[in-house]
Amino acid sequence: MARMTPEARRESIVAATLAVMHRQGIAATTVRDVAAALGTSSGLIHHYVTSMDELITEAFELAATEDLERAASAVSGGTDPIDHLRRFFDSYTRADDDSGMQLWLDAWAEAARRPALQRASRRLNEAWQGLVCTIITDGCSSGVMRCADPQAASWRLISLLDGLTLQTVAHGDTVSAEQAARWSRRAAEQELGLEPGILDGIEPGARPSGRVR
Amino acid sequence: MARMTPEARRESIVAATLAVMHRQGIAATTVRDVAAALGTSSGLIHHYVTSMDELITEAFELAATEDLERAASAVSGGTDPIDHLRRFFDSYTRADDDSGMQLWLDAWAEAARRPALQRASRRLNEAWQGLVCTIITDGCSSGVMRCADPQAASWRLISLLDGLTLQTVAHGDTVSAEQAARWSRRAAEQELGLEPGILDGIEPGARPSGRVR
DNA sequence: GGAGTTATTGGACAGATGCGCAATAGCGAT
DNA sequence: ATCGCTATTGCGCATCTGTCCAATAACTCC
Repeated sequence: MARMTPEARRESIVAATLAVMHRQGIAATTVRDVAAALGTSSGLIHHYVTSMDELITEAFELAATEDLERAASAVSGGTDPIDHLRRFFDSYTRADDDSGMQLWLDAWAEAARRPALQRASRRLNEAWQGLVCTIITDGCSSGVMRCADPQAASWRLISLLDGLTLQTVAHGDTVSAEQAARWSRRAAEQELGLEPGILDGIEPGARPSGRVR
Repeated sequence: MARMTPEARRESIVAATLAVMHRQGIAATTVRDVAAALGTSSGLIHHYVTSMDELITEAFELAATEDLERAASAVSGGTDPIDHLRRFFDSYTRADDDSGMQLWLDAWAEAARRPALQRASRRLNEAWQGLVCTIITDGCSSGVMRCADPQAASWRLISLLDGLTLQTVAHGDTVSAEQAARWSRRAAEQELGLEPGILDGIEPGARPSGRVR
């Protein structure tokens, strides 16, 4: 249809691919589906992308990087390490839509057969771990958290959150997402020597009720 | 090839399907692959199975049920609830082969697009949870464990083990399986008020060293 | 050994998929 | 208005998929 500059076209292709992947899952995303969503012919796509594998990997990286940046910017808004961690949980838990989590689950499973996707998934996973590790290290050096091995602790935390993702997506109604989120907060508080409930967003003794006019 | 009784043939088909699924993953398993592994023609398979979906679901159920029964029989060999739990962890962790875990990961992801598989996966997940819940309930009533809500605790434990499965399979070399298994044991001990290390298979004060002749 | 039953064959069929390519149409410069 | 460049088309090709079916081979019973 309308002519576009190569960079803009490429971006629109990756974005459309991501939309289809959210709707249909990674394995069921075809070139023709993307073309239909984009309103163009299917031949166009292969002029911007050498293979379907490359396209899928790129789209996943786009989504994953967006997720990560959203979390990172949410964290950076905090005032101290505990607030950082609280914001991290908020941004992670605020999944208005299960399709984002389903995409991660798809990517994890699909990674075994797509080396490029595996590399991307691993890199992003380490970035998430690094984000949490920074928070914990800060918390330890400023004395508000207690943790012998921040790297191991952040690994455990990410692992727990992955388990939560999985249970929420794969066995949906067995347990509510809110309940699961609460449990993961309790585990983090216990892990880091924090007082229970402090990550729920309600600072004990500083609640905005009563005195507030 | 050689003629078989319908029941035996059906079993051999499901078994061959499972083998292919382990090797290639669920989504990449085709009728022709199964026929080749079986050494028969592809037409035969549809005389015993109405659709590929049914075959995949049945093969997954076979593998999952075997896993569950192996865990259940391992648990039943114990002498008390703590020993039951220890044996449960042993059987869960003793994954000589990642392909079993990869199969579960595949099933979780694939479940979104295959209703029959989703039902099977959910049912099996609840059975696992029930197994752990029984152990915890026994442990609580006999007083060796402390737990306010056995059902919630077993949910958390299964969720943690799923997260472990995922990290091991999807991001393999970041962390070793042994380390991950140890961490999940520590979490269980903490959750149930047990003394640290008691699930490692070495009962404190009853180690087979020194005095043993 | 022959006949009937049935497990098994091997390919046909329709649909879908990734990919490539000549032809076309849109846009900017002259 | 015309020309040249290139983004875009639309289809063709080879391959793979699940499903089905008439023909065939193997086994059993008489």
